Amino acid sequence: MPTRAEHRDTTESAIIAAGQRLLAEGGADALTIRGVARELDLVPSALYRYVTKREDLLDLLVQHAHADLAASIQAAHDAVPRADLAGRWRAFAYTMRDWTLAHRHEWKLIQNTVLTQRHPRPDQHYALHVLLLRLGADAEAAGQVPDPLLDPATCAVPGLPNLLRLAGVEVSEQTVLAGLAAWHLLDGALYDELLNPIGMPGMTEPDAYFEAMVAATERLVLAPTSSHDRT
Amino acid sequence: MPTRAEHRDTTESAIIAAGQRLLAEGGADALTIRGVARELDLVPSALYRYVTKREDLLDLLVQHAHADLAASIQAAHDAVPRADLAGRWRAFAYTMRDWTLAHRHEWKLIQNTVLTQRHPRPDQHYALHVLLLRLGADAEAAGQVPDPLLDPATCAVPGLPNLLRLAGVEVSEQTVLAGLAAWHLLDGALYDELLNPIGMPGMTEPDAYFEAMVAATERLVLAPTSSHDRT
DNA sequence: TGTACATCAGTGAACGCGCGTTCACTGATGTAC
DNA sequence: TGTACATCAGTGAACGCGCGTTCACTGATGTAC
Repeated sequence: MPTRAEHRDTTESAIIAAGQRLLAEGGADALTIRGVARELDLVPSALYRYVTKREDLLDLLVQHAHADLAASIQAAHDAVPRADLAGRWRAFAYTMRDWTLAHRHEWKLIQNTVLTQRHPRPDQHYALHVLLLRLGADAEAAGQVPDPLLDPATCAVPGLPNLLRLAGVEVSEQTVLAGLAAWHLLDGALYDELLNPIGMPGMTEPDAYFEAMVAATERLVLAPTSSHDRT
Repeated sequence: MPTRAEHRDTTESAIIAAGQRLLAEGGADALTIRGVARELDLVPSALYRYVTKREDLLDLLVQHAHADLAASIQAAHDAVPRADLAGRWRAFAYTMRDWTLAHRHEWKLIQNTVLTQRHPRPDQHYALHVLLLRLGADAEAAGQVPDPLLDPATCAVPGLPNLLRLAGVEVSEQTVLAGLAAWHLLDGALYDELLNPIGMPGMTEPDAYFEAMVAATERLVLAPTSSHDRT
């Protein structure tokens, strides 16, 4: 005999699950109040006990997807020995890809959603940032410091100190920029793999292709370039 | 006194223009048959003289956006002396950013549209690929060959020969992979700048940030890394 | 130059659809005494 | 343990909306002779 609170929890989970199903089948457009109600064999208005408007439904699933992605990556990352810097980065990259391919529409949803005040969990939202900052700190400690991308006097990430406080580490802005560049590279590569499989004609070897992209990121993050002669 | 064919052309252009306006204001969801009809002071059914279904309208604008972006980049690129390899690449990167920031919703639309047979102009669609392949060929000729990202025996881009034929140049797959990695990096960076301005908290210096990302791409494409000891 | 006919851009009314959201309601679960 | 009341998950009907698309039509532009 479920208590009321228990019942509420299970229904909330069922809403998320139904939403994920709709998302997987029809993308964000298919994520409707009425659709979820149908999935749960409820009358549409019943959902307003759990959600005040459709937008909330979206937000719920955005939050859940963020959390799920971050948890997957965190778990894979934490399974790698701390000293294996390349392994940790590769765990990040490959788990990101696995999750994305397994949750294409959720990925599209979070990529296309501008985070607002309604997505309140900064600790959660920045979980991956924190993970990467710690990896960057360990890389710096191991002497793997990439050449600066910018004149060190220029500040490109004014919010960095806040984030460093959150992560509890010290990392140079140059390392952070290299890490972000690597992250962007992965994002861009996944975007193309997901949405534009014929963007590169005959790109029929996605595994090898992605491996090449990961190798490129490693070059940015882990292997310091020799000093080169830019004026 | 406009002839029928002229009239048809101007109406077709007006449809594109109206579509761009709708896109700019409300995104892809706002791009509707009825919406365009309202913009043109026509009755909705009139549009079916120009378009057989809503999907065609989308396709029309996707095609136009692709062409516009490619033309902008091509023009900027061609204004740079051929020998200035870095300058040509930077023209590509910065023009891409300028266009994207000026056409946010069109950019989102083309990023989120899977190209199909209905987008038939491969010559046009691959204009940017061709441009980059030629840049890559010139870079190789100048001796700027990045270290391989993959075991050279592995083939990650089986369709490359076709594209090389289209471009009329010869480029090694390694150079192509490096170029694609750089392109992905830009795409990812723009995606974040556009959609997730608070992804990095306090990323309030987008110009400096983008410059750092461009510097990272140059490291991938133009500055060969010294040979490094990956097993 | 003039007439008869074909083409075709645009009209106006109508259709069915799925959507978000409201509202007054029922009945079971929980709580206070 | 029992009664009186409060809470609240879910019902069912209804609303107004904007959408894509159809259809028979009008009238101006073009063409053949």
